[in-house]
Amino acid sequence: MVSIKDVAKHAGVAISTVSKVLNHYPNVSEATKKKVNEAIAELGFVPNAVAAALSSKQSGRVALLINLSTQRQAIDEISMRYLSGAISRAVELNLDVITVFFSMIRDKTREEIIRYFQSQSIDGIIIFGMSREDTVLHELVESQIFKIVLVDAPVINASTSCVWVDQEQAQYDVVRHTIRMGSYPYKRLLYIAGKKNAYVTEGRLRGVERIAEEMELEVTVRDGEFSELAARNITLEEGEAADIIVCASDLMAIGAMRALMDMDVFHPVCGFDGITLMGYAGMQMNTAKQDFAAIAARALEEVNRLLAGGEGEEVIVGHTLERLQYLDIIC
Amino acid sequence: MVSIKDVAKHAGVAISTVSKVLNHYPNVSEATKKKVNEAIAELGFVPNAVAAALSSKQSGRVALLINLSTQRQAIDEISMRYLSGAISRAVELNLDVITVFFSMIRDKTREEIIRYFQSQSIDGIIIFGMSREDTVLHELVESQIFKIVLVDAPVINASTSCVWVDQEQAQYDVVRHTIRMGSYPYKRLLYIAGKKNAYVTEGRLRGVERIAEEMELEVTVRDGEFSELAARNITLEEGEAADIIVCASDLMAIGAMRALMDMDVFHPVCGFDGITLMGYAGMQMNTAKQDFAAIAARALEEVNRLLAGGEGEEVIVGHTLERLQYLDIIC
DNA sequence: CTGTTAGCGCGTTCAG
DNA sequence: CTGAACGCGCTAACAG
Repeated sequence: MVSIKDVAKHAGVAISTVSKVLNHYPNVSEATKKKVNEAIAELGFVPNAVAAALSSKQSGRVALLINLSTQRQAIDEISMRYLSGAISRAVELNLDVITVFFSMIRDKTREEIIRYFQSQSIDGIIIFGMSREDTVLHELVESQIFKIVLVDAPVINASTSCVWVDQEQAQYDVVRHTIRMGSYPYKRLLYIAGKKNAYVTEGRLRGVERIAEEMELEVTVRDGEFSELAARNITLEEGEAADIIVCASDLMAIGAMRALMDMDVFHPVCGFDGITLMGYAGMQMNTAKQDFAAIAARALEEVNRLLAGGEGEEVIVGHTLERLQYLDIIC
Repeated sequence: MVSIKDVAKHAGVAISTVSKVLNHYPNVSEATKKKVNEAIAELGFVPNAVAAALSSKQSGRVALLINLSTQRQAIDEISMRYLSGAISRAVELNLDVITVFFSMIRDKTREEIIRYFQSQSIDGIIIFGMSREDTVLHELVESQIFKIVLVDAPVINASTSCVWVDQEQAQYDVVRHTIRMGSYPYKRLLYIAGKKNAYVTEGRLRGVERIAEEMELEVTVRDGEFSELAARNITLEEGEAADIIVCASDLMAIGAMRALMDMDVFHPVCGFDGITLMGYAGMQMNTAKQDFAAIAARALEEVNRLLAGGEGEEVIVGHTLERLQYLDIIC
């Protein structure tokens, strides 16, 4: 393995000089910089990230903390898009990411988690979908030991940023659009909400309440827990009485739609997320589409900024509306 | 951060002694071992993996090289199951994994890839779905610089193992089962094969040929490229003339089935993989189910064995048959 | 069985 | 602007 020492010898300079051009220090003359870079190219030298980390006490490693439920297809897709977006951008930013599942740190204390990350010399963490009840994670955020970026959770402090799409606006938009496109006046709206302690659930709820007030709709809110089955059952109970059914996720929208089919009634249904799976379910509905890969990429940029010494901030990512339909062929 | 030096001082022993109990060396008395462990517990010491890696020249880091196509839902699911299986087992084995996509190393030379992995001090690699045309990867395998485990590719050498399910047998089984369950005698079988250069494609093809010979079926083989669209078009052309359609993937089976529906004819269709997505597509068919998470976990154990000095070997993982059907509700 | 010592490859003072 | 020297936390010979 070719090391910085070899480069120094080859270029006829000292080790520290090589290190300086490597790390873009200001005080190096163009002439020696050129010599060093040539030596690097000739030898095919790549800095040893491990040694650099040990020496500088900064690893540039960030952990992707993700909530994978192996039971749910839709979750797979969302997680995968998050992961691929994050990992791709990480390469560009020259950060090193490792993936950690929520399940691996459940029933661990704050101290254990901190030590785990420290032993891995991780200095940045991106948490996807922390919910209100993840108390240990909240403690971790408050401890400010690591640079943290929260996706879809609204906590900020000096070393914590959050990035998310405006859930309220997205939910508002998709309902408004659906109603405007509809042919007859809607009166009663059934809203099937997401998991109770998820921050996104609250934002989306506010969105549907806002549009309901504006359009003078009578709203029934039920707890769907992001479960297709729950959404189905709720629809069987209350779907008949509603003029429009709005769900806080595409998966629940599938459940609702299937229930309506069984009941042989038709009402428009709104989803949320914009997952490909919808194309296979053979149904049409409007949805608020989130670009998960872009969100994750943005989160990585944010953690990179924090690692460089930046302050925590809030980042809002845009959303789009989409009419999902039966796709004859996906690929 | 509490270091090994602190522990040594606290326990009243030398640094190297602490290192020895940490790494389970044989020559330490029970008494001092106890002292050291107590000191470790009291101080909450966690070894710094980075320093250990630099010193020992062994990182215990393995790269998961995976072929993610963000276009395909089915691929998402398979990749995600691979990843989650691998990562979970990695934690248990105390290995550190990073995820790398094929797209990140495409158009890189062998040397560049080697240097990349070396700079990351990776010493094991698991490659999911290397195909015959990935020449650079083949070179990487042959160089034997890293301990490599190939999932679904049949190369072995001193530092390379492969783990896979018996594709031939699985394909044989699912066709045999489907025909046995059928009510009338089948004569003509349409086989829609996978990507030409994928090793699994060849195995599955042998399987279908074997069963065809046994049952005296007339086989037409067409190239489906693992594409739903291609399978659809092939079925539109040749589906009418066949008595049974066998596809090398579930996604192609969906395409074939939809084509049959459009043509308003019915023939049994076989899939391959056993992905959840099928439940949403609203169709019934037999499939050979692979447990991707288990395969990935097995691959990790295998790479761990190689890192410990083991020789490369072939590992066959079992498969199951499954009747996929329209699932009213997944979760 | 235990302690001493020399690096691993790099970043970072501080003289020159 | 450059280079010698030290140390990051740990492992691995080698002495004792």
